[in-house]
Amino acid sequence: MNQHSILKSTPVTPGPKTPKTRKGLATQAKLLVAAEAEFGERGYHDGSIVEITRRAGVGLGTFYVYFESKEAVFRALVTYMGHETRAYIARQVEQAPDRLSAERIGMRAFFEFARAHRNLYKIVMESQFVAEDSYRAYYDTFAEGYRRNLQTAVERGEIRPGDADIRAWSLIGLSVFLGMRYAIWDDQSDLEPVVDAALDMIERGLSLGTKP
Amino acid sequence: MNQHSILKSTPVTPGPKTPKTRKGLATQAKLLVAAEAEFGERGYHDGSIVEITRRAGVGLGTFYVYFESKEAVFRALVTYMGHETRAYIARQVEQAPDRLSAERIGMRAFFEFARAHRNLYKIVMESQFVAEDSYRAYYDTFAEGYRRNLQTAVERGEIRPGDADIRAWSLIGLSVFLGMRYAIWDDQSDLEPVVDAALDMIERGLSLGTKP
Amino acid sequence: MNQHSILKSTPVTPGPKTPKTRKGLATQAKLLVAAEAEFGERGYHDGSIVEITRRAGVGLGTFYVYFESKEAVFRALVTYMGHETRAYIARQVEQAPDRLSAERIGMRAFFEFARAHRNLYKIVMESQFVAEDSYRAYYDTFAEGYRRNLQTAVERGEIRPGDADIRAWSLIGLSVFLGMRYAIWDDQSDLEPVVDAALDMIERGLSLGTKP
Amino acid sequence: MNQHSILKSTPVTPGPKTPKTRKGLATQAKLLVAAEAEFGERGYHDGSIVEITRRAGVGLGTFYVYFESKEAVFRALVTYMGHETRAYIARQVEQAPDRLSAERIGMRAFFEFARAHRNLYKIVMESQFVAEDSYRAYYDTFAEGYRRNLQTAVERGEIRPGDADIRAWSLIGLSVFLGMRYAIWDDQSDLEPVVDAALDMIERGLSLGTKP
DNA sequence: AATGAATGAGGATTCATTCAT
DNA sequence: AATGAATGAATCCTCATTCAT
Repeated sequence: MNQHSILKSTPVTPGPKTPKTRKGLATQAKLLVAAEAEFGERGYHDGSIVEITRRAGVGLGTFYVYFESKEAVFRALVTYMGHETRAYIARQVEQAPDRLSAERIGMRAFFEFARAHRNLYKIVMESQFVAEDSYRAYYDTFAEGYRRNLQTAVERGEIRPGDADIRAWSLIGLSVFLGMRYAIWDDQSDLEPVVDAALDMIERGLSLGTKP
Repeated sequence: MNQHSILKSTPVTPGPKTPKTRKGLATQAKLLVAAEAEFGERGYHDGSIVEITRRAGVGLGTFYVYFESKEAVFRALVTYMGHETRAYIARQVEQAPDRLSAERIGMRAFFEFARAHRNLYKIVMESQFVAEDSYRAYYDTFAEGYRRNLQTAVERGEIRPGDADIRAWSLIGLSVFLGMRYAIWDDQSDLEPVVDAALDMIERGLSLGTKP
Repeated sequence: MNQHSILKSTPVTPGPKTPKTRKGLATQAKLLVAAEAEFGERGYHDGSIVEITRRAGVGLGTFYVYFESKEAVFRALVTYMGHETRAYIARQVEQAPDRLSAERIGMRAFFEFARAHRNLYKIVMESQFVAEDSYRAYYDTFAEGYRRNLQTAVERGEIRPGDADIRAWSLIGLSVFLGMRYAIWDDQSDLEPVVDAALDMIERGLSLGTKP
Repeated sequence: MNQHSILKSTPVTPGPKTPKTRKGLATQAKLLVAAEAEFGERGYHDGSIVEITRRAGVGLGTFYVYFESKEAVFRALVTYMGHETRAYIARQVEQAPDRLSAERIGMRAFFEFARAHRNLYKIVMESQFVAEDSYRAYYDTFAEGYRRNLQTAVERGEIRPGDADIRAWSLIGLSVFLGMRYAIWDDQSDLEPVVDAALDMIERGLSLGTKP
């Protein structure tokens, strides 16, 4: 509610019905923001178009000037959120000296982002039941990037060899659940210890070190 | 579709309205099986009560003899599935000599179970949007058991010390996503390499070992 | 409004959703009668389902227990009306000694029927724009019967040879338009002179007879 | 689709809002042509104004510069079509030596015209449910002309005496249905045999001739 | 003259739930 | 215990029309 929408400051994804004027573009953006809030708070099925338009401060019919259907906004939202999440994390990770540092920074960034955009979290999860292809695309894209990074790290000798794909999905799942548990459900807790503990495991695993 | 329901052979969860006769119990069980299939295939919102009764081969009104509401069956299903999943895994893991072996066997068991009961997977995930408390309870219970096991293992010196809770949620998330990706989406793939790769990471992490 | 519905006394066409009880059958019949009135008075597009159920004295939802959709009742209505119209005319014509007498009796019967069931007239005409196949079927069936009768009459030497199909469609068109003009638009006029004049033309044509 | 619109080359009916410039007149004409196509193909209710403007290649708002409402274009179309149809037939019939020849030529002309302008056919029929007065006016005008011709023919002793009005409506109905059946539905069939058979009946009726 | 953004009344349809039998 | 007829709240979506530019 009082969270900053991830959409406010950014130009809007074109969506199916492209507006022809500057004003139209603004209206579409307002609707997308409203939809994010509505679906985030009430979920897809309980969320209603009238309420979206009320939030956006426009007439009901206006919605259909900019989106084909309820599902269409939802999909647009998921796609858009994928872009934003990846972009945010990428920006944070940019300067990381190596893969393991990148993992740490990336996870921290992900948690921050998730906590700052709860609605996003819910919407992406729910997309699994509303627009499965969008959901898969969301994580496939994520995993693909991850995979490439791990691959490169292996090649550079930064980490041990191993199937990059499986590792990527593992790390995504791990982050998603930790995020859900500690960033969303426990919305006050300090996330740093979580990152530390997770990274410890990611880096060294559970086995007893072969200490000297 | 041609999968064995996890419900068929087992006595039915008492649900809100307890049947008094043997026949009543059987009818309730049929309804639960039907609900699992219906919700699994069509999802909670698209799934319909009439269809559940049709699948169960009973009249529409009969449903309300055994369940308070649509949500009630759904909850009953989630709860029941929690029991079954944990029971199955526990049975498999029983003989494991140590924690890391237990992890391996447990993950394998989880994948098998998930693949054999896809509907379960979907239903549990969707419960997040239908009955959030059931969803949380499902994973909380899971995590609690996990936590205890990890705790014990640390105490026994089988694994390195570390926050058992965070580790538990990490491992759950990791398993859930790997299960989704390799057991559900890729429904033909061999799961053994996935277990191997995942366990390798869980055991030793990503860092370059200081091998001799 | 105050006209006798053609449906009241007759068992109802099964329609897509067959009721299972006697009571259900009665409700379906009430709905069909109500639909006839509603569509007849307001036309297909302005006619509304709520209004149909109001007329039938049942709840809105009840409509969908017995009919798939608005279009479905409409189709059922057209089909049913075809049966009724043909049955009525056939009954009147039964005793006619020859084809030309049959034509006269049939046309008279048709006019009477049309005037007694204005709604029918409108509904059948409108079906052309709502369910074209029903419309075609309506007239095709009519024409087919007509064609056979004319054919037989030719074979018996009762009338001059000539293409039975074209004649059938001619006579149908002629009757439909005369019915519209004199039985429906002019709802008070005496129809006998119309029948006479039309039959005179059908029997002898326009040419000057080679009378003595 | 690939038929020549009956509107293209002719000055446009004044319609409710008369354009003042040459350019305006052209735009209005484009809209009328587009409306003919749209209503002809999709029918009045499914036809939409946006689509009409799209076909006409103008902006949505432009429509309301030239027509009061959806119904207004439709009426304009019906009226206009009445003029055109009658004009076309009149032109063909002009040289006919007597009434019966005129009938033959007129019917042939009507069929040709109908086949060349299917949309017209549909639109006129549908006007019955959209603008009943336009529909009645259409046929009343037609019938009135017909009536006069038949009257004159009787007076001239070209045909047998008989009620001209009833005959007029009979012949219209007959032509309309034959046109529908053979010129529109069967859009490939040769129309000459139809004209022949119909005229045979119109001229000589069905009775056995009292040949010498 | 031309445009397209904005609007909201209106209606079909769905389906969980109740209840009399 | 079992049934299925009846219900109406709830919502998505369409599209003719208006109007500021």
